[in-house]
Parts: sequence; structure tokens; C-alpha cells
Amino acid sequence: MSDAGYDHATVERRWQAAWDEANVYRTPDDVEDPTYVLGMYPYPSGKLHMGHVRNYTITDAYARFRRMQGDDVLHPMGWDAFGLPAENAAKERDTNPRDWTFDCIETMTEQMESMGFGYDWDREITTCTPDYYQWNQWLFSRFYEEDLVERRDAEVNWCPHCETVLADEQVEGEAELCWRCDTPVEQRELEQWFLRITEYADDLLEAIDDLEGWPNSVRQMQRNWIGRQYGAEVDFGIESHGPVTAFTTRIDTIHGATFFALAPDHPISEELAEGDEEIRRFIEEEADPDGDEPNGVETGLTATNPATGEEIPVYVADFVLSDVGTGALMAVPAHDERDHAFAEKNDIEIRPVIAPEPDDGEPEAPDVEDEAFTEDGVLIDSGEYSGLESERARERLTEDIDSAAAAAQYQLRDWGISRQRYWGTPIPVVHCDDCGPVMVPEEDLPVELPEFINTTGNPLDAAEEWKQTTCPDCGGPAERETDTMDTFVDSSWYFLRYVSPGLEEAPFDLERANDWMPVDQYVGGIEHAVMHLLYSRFFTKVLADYEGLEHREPFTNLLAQGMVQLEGEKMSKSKGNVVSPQRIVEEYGADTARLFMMQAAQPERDFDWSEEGVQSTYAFLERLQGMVEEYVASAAPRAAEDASGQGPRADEPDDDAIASYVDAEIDATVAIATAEYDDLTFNKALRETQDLVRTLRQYVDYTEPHAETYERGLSAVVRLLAPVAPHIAEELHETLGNDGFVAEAAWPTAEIDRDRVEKRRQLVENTREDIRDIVDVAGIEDPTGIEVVVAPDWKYDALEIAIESDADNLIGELMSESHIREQGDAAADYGQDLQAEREALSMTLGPEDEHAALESAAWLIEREFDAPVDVVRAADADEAALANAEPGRPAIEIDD
RNA sequence: GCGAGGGUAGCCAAGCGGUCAACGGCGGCGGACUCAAGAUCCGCUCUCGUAGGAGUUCGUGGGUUCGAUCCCCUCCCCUCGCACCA
Repeated sequence: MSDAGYDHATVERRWQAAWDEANVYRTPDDVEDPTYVLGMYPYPSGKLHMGHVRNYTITDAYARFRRMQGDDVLHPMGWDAFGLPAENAAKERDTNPRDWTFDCIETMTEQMESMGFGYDWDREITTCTPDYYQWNQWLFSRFYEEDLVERRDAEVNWCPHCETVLADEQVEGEAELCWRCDTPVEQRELEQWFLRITEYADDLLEAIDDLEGWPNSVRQMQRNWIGRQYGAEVDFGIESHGPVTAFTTRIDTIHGATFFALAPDHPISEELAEGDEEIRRFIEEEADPDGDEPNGVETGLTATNPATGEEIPVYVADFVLSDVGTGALMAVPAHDERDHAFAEKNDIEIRPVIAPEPDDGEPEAPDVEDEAFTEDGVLIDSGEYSGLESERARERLTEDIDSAAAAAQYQLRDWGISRQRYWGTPIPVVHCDDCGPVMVPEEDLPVELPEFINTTGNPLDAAEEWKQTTCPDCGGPAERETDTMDTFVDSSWYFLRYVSPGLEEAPFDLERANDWMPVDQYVGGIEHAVMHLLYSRFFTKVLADYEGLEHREPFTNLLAQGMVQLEGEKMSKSKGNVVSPQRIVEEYGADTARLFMMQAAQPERDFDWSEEGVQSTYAFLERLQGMVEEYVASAAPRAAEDASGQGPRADEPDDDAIASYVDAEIDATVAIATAEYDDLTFNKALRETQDLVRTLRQYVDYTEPHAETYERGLSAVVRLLAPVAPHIAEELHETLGNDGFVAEAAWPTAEIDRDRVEKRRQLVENTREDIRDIVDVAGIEDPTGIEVVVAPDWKYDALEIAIESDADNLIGELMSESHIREQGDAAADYGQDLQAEREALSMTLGPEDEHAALESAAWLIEREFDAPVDVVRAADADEAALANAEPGRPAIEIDD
């Protein structure tokens, strides 16, 4: 670690206290439409990890940037405070989830403050408080009233380790493991509460197209998850069981259906199993829906193909899933891979009815002996439908077959929210023997959690006194529902609660929510791409439909931030490669940690933590502080001189040129960095800013700087850095003699033409490089003078003509200009060059601008080669030198 | 299998039709400073070249174009998500 004098701990504490004192990050209720910047609230696990730090540095930097630009900003923080880990921790430590959770919150709040995150803590929300979760209950009742809640017996995913039900989304991978503990998930039948998200499937799906501020990956993942497929439902009559509906996307292949298959848990399969030992045995012992092999058993029944009237055998097959489609399907082995595999195994006819579109002549049946032909094509052997294209045939068949109707299938299931755990929102329902399940009336909310009981099962079940109640409808004895809600319910609307966190009459202040929502910039991990983000969209749409919310989408712009890795690997406790933010803050300070992270990579990309990188970031801040302090120290005596009437310091003419270079660079940096901040590409904004620091340092090293310019540069740097490194920025802002907080200072502005800046920088850079090349290639040891000659005006004119001209003979066109023609051979030569490069030409700066740019950058060249540099206009140069000069590329003469 | 995003010099990584031998960082090399080291600063870091030049490069093979790292197609590889989905 460095030994120099940047006492980050003191600086950071000082400004954290000052911000707090001055309420800098408070958003008053009466602001009109603040820029709403939000990071996904954390689960209070007890410690901030690098992922949190990155997430919240992104939102904080953006919020600070917008605030400095003059926006009102809403940047709140809260706690996703319900959940299983608290319960487990409480059991282990013999405490209770509430105390444990609040301990964790306290620790993490301190850590967040030590990072310098500027939150409006007055809007803090904590989902495990009755103040908050009563509104989960209220919303549940409202959903119930709107018929969006359903109680049904359901086969649910059950984690034996967590002793709870899991949503489909919480079951991971082919092995079906619990997302929390990786235990294999089992199936159980339970009475469950469901939110009917499928009612919104179309809305949720179609609105994705308009979420232009979201990453494509997330949008695509949500589309996949909803999984809408258009097809048809069609009935096959099964003897003695009546019509059975099957869903198919390929009704055009119906003439090739050679068997019918039922899921093992289809009602008919179960009925058959009762009277047929072999079917029973298959369902109970052999069926393996997870296996690769499609297994099945013949039922001896036949089904009537509604298109052909043909009788086809009915199987019970384990590759048919009861929760996909209708749990029954018409099987067309010739045109479906799964059906093909099953048919081969069971020796069922494979009958092709779709042929590839023929180039000419008659369609020919494809070879489906070994492999199904699954593409669309032209129907064959399909009676009156033969010759139709698949697409058209689907329409016609759906129309013509009596029992067929167009239908859509979704992969999205209703959202089961019941959890058999203690630490969650009690589902506000009372079970009455006479009335059945009854909603707890609004005036009796919240249903508060009873004291925690340390027991093996569900503590709510054990809380006898709490459980026994009376029925709100009939007044008879009744029992409370003992399940609690999935914590994703809490997070589905928390962003609305921040708008009016203490409101006692409603979950959120409608009018203000209408003004303030949606969240302008939401930032969080990609792991929430489906669950949290989909549920939040669902809630928002329901609230729009029934509660007068005027927004149908919660998050306008979404940024899925990348991971912080170590040597290309995700940090994890089990790998033991975790870098502790706390250690970094202690050793280098929050500013260093934040700055390092933001400059390391674009926010959405993964990047490697690097101790060297952190050190060099720290050194950068230290040097910057040194520069500011030195400047202020040297400015004081100068100011005294000025005041004593000895007059302003006389700037040498040479200095003016340098100052104009520095000035231009300041403008360029401000403009570019601002655009990059706007884009959340902090890495690029910071690179520009650091480049400017380098320029300023070179400036001050080279000459006595023009005070106004130099100070303007330092001041710009401090403010450009303030969103990311806020503490040291405050310190330097103060050192530079400013009153007030940099957090509330005005963002620097500069009007530049980015195209001009790039041309100017390019010209200077190319020229410097050319000089280096010449010195190197020519082996010039010690140059004594460098002359840089700008091209004559007529060449710029010629270039412009060449760009605009579309004449075949450019030379002719050029020569029609008398002032070019006068140049004789030189004009002809340059015309040849232009002709050759014809298509690649682009406009440069004008001769005066090029001269000025080079003149102001001459000091960089003098400094580098330690030789005087003369930037010369064409008019003042000798003929020989001019030959090599072109627009964008001055002639260079080096003396040694 | 389907979908999304990628493959750029030793490594990380920007660029996304001409100003590109290709920004920036790391690593390496040389120089300044120093008794020395570190830090800092200045260069170099595809090949050849005694005046800014030439040659060969951006996963593979084709194509479009006066011109392609950048656009289109084929294939190979990586990462992520979904998947016996009817």
C-alpha cells in the first residue's frame, strides 16, 4: 500500500456525515416526476458482497449523475426481508427470524453507508414488517375479488429439505433440484393458492415487444417462459369414454395419425388402471417421464380419427405430459420425432402425409423410415386436402373438422404462492367447516405473524392460539390458513411502495405513483430475468386494470449487470475466492472500490477483480488529490500578488496556444463523458476523465499553467468523477474553494461537435505518430528542430471538389478551377492521388483549423522530442516542403 | 434440438463499411528520475524498412462492395436460457 497522504477513512466518514446532516439524498413528496433509479433490493443476508457493491454503485453513480444534471431523483433502498434463510439461521442460533433479520439489516445498512451510496433512507421499506406485508394481504384479497386467485389441489414441487413447496421457476435443471439447497425436488398433492398469471399471458407476452429499454436476452427469456404456441384442439372419440381433446400444432398431419396417446395421469389412464393390471403396473412402475426412452402400454382401446374416421390404437405413454397441452395427443410418427421413436419401438405404422415442397412436378413422399420429416410441406395421401400447403391445410382442417378449434397453448403456469413456512406473509384466509375458505376482511388486516416457535414442521401450524379463530362470515369456529406467501409477492410491487412508504390507507399513493412511475432505470442481476421481472410486470398490469395505476409496465430501462469474478470464476464461498468489500473499503476506501469497478468494464459485462487494478485506481485518486492541493497552494500566493496590485500574470503567447489546447480537451472530455454517463457506459466516461487528468498533469509539468484554464480542468474532473467517487470529489470540490456539495453542484457542460473533436484529436495524434516514425526510421538521434507545414488552401478545395464530384474524370473537373490549374504539376499529382483514393475520401478540418490545432498541440511534440516545433502555414513555407503536405496530413521537416 | 449473445494481437478488451496494424488496460522491453528498489513519467511491444513506406492480420470458407474486423451466407467453437412442449 502506498504511504502517501490520502486518508480515505477520514475523508469518507466526514462526507457521509455531512450528507446525512444535510439530507442531500432526500426526495420530497412534492416533486413532480423524479428520475426513478432503482437497484434490486437485497435479501438481508448479513453482508454486502461484491455483486451488491457493483449493482448499487451503478445505480448510485447514475442517480448522482442525474441529480447533478438538475433532475429530481428518487433513489431508495429497502429489504427483501422475508425468506427461508432467516428461519434456518434462527433455528441454528436459537433466536428468531425477526431479530436475526433486523441484525442483518443493521449491518448491511452500515456497510451501504460506508460505501457512500446516496439513498433516501426516509423511504426505506422492510417487507417483513406488518406495515408492509399487510399490503401483500390486501393485494391478495383484491386479486381474489377480481377472480385472479384460485385455490386448487395441485401437484406441487416439494423440497424435502426446505420442507416447502417451490414454484416451477424455483426448480432448476433437468435433475429438478431446489434452487436454494440443490435437493432433488419431489411431487406432492396439496391444496394451494394460485395467482392466475396465465390470465395475463398474452398481455405479458405482447408487451415485451415494446420494452425497448430492456436487454434482448431478458426479453427472449420471458418470451420463452410464457411459451405461447398457436395450434388447434381437436377431439378424438375413444370407445366407451367419449371424446378426448388433444392439442396439436400440426393438424395438417392428422391423416398420418396412427396412434393416440394419453399421459399416465390422464383421468382416462387412471380409470383404465383400476380395471387393468398391466396398465396399472405401467403407470406405477414403468412410466418414467424423465427418461430418454418413450415408454408406453397398449390399452386395447381405439380412438376415432375425426378426419379419416379411422380407428387407431390408444396407448398410455410416459412421454405425454399431463401439464402440456391437454395431456393427450394424436401421434404422427412420420412427422414428429418423439412419435417416430415410439412407433418404431412399438411397431406402429409410420405413414407420411407431408411431402417437401417440390421444385416442379408432383410432391413425393419423404423417406420417414429412419427419421421423421418435421418441416412444413405439401399434403399427400390426405384425401381432399392433398396438394395443400401445410399452412393452408391447418386453416382448412381446423375449420372443417367439427370438434376442431384454433387454440393457443402456453408454457406459463399459474403462480403457486403457498409456502409451508413461517417467515413470510400469512395468507389472509380463514378456513371454516361450513363456509370453506373465507378471505379475512380488510378491516381485520394485517394478519400478523405469531411469535416464532422453534419446531420441525411449520411453526404456524404449531401456533395453536393464533390458528384458532372465528369465521368472518358465520362467526363459527374456524382455523387460519397456515401457509405464507412466496416472497416474490413482496418484490412484485415494492417499487410502488417507495413512492409513499408510510401510507396507512393504501399500498401506494395512486396519484403520486402515476406521476413518479415507471422506474426509469432498474438495475439488477440476470438471475431475476424471469421470475421477479415477470411477476412485477404481472402485478403492474393488474394494478393498472383494477386500481387505476396509469402504467402497465414497471421498468422502462433495465440493466442486467455482469458478475464480478476472480480469475474468470464466479466468486463463491465454496470456492473460497471471495473478495470482501469490507476489506477493500478499509484498505483503499469506498471511492477506490467504486471507481475500480466502474472503470473495469461496461456494467453488463463480467469482469475480473484485480488487486493491481485496485491499487492503480487508488494511486490515481491520490495523484489527483496531490494535483489539486498543489494547485491551490500555488494559487494562493498568486492571488495575493494580484490583489496587491502587481497586475495579472503576463501570459506568454506560447502559453495561450497551450491553454487553448487544454481548453479544447476539457470541452471534449466533458461532452464525451456526459454522453457516456447518459448511456451508463461509465467505463468510457471514466477513461475520458482520466485522460484529461493526464493531459492536465502534462500541462502543469511542462509550463506554468494558465490558472483559469487549469482550474477549469480540475474542477471539471472533480465533477465528472463525483458520481463514481463521491467522497474524494467532495473533498477536492471543497479544496478548490467551492461552497456546497459537489453532489448538488451543476454538471459541467460543453458545446462541442464530436466529429470535429475526433478529427482534431486524430490530426494531432497522427502527426505525432508520423514524427515518431520518421525519427525512428531515419535514425535521428537528436532532432534540433521540427517544422510542421499545413497544406495549401487549394488542396483543401481540391479535396472538397473530389468528395462532391461524381464526374468520371476528376482531374478534368479539378483543372476547370483556375486557382487549382495554376498549380501545374502539383495540381496534377495531387489530382492523381485524389482520383486513386476517390471513394475513401472524407473531409478534414479546414486549413486554419488544422493550423490552430497543431499550433496548440505543438508543446506536446516539443516536450516529447525536446526540440522546438514550428507550425507553419502554407503561405509561409517553401515550395519543397509543400509537396508532402495534404489536408489532414501536414508535411514534416526534421532537422538534426 | 430451439433461442439469445459471443469468437479481435501474449492476456483482458474497444471498434461494428473507408481516417484500422486496429482505442484502452495488464504483462513484457527500453529510457528519465533514484545510491538502489518501488512509485511516477516518457516511449516500444505482427514482419521488413536510414523520412512518415511495404507486406501479412481481427474463428473457418464463400459472397456483396471501388473498399469488410465491421454487412450477407456455410461451417467450427464458447457462454447463457429453454427443452420428451404435442
